[in-house]
Amino acid sequence: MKKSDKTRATIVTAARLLFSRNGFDQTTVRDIAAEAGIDPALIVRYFGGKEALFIQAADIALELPDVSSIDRLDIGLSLAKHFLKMWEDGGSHGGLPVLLRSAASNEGAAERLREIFARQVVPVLRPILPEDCALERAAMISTQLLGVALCRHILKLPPLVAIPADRLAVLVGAAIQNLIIDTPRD
Amino acid sequence: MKKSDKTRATIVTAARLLFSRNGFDQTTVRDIAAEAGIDPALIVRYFGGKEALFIQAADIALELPDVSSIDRLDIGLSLAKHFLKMWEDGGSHGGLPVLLRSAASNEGAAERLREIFARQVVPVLRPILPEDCALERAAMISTQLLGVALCRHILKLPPLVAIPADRLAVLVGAAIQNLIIDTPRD
DNA sequence: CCATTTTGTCAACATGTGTTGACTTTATGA
DNA sequence: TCATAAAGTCAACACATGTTGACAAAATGG
Repeated sequence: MKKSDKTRATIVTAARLLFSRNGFDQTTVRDIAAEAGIDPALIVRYFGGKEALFIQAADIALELPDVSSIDRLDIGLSLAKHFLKMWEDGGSHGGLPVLLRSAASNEGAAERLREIFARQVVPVLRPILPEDCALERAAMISTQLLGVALCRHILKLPPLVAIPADRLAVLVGAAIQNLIIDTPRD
Repeated sequence: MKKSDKTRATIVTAARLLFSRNGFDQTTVRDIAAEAGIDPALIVRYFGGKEALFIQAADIALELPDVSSIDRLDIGLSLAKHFLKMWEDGGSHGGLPVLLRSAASNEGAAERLREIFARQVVPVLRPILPEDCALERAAMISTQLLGVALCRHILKLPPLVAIPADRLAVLVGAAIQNLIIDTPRD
């Protein structure tokens, strides 16, 4: 009863690698099996199928910092640093790339991203945002972070890839900070 | 020599609809043919294949406004309005949704997006940005716009979908404006 | 009106894919 | 040790998909 756990883990790791590199559709069960050095049939045996494996591989925890204990003026930078770091060194087992890569063309993945926003982002940000526009601001902040991740790690827009991580954190942090403190009127 | 142009157009229209709705991979040649009311073989006859048709369907012109003739303090809002409008009412034949929907899981589509950035975004923005960080800023602005489009129209993040277009333009416009005039130091 | 080109249809092929079930090998424990 | 279960392998199926080529229908133009 322990050998199976080992291969299970191997499969998930291989799946995360390929899903995050090529997306859900262009990743085949056989590819994952090859990467993991096992038989494709094991995937369906242990996980039930490709989709179930994907859900498992995309199960992530953002582990956002406790923003309420941070100096109000540093929240933007802190969030930016944390989020960017997750991407640079595959935090949360690299599940975020897995999800974002597939969410644009896979409704299931999109739904899971919406879930993460509602369950992990909103609860953390709400306390530090103005009551009457907390959701709006939280959404805009997510927009910023996902936009950067998309352009830097998925689309690989050259000028964005070229920006050093530290510098990028400052830029994104400032943008987020504006959304936390500033209130543009219409 | 004119009937064919008609069906060609029909095919491209159907292709744009399905590509933008379901992405490249999950859109089948047969689906497009059915939507267009023609035979799948015609697609390969007129366009050479699925990929070639996609390239045609994703061929877009951003038609960015001439920012150098706009009051410097209104550039952010103008850009935001223009870009958001393109999404709301399928500007440029809705080619942008086509591209963004597929770019995350299709290297070809990603490459075309990079091209659009280099050829249509940078040239327009460079003149109004500080010389020493024009590329960086142009990239960050694109990040903002793509992030919003992704969350609102692709991922359909509820709080972002709920924001009225006018209000969203103000928010995004302000964020962009900060990138045009402001200069965070590290 | 008829020969020729254009336009469209049909069936089939080749291939890749997720999944299945029968089988073999390996570990377990009494 | 040996019966039993767990873990892994293998070949095949069923199906969807992009593409092809032979053929039919329709427009064209002399």
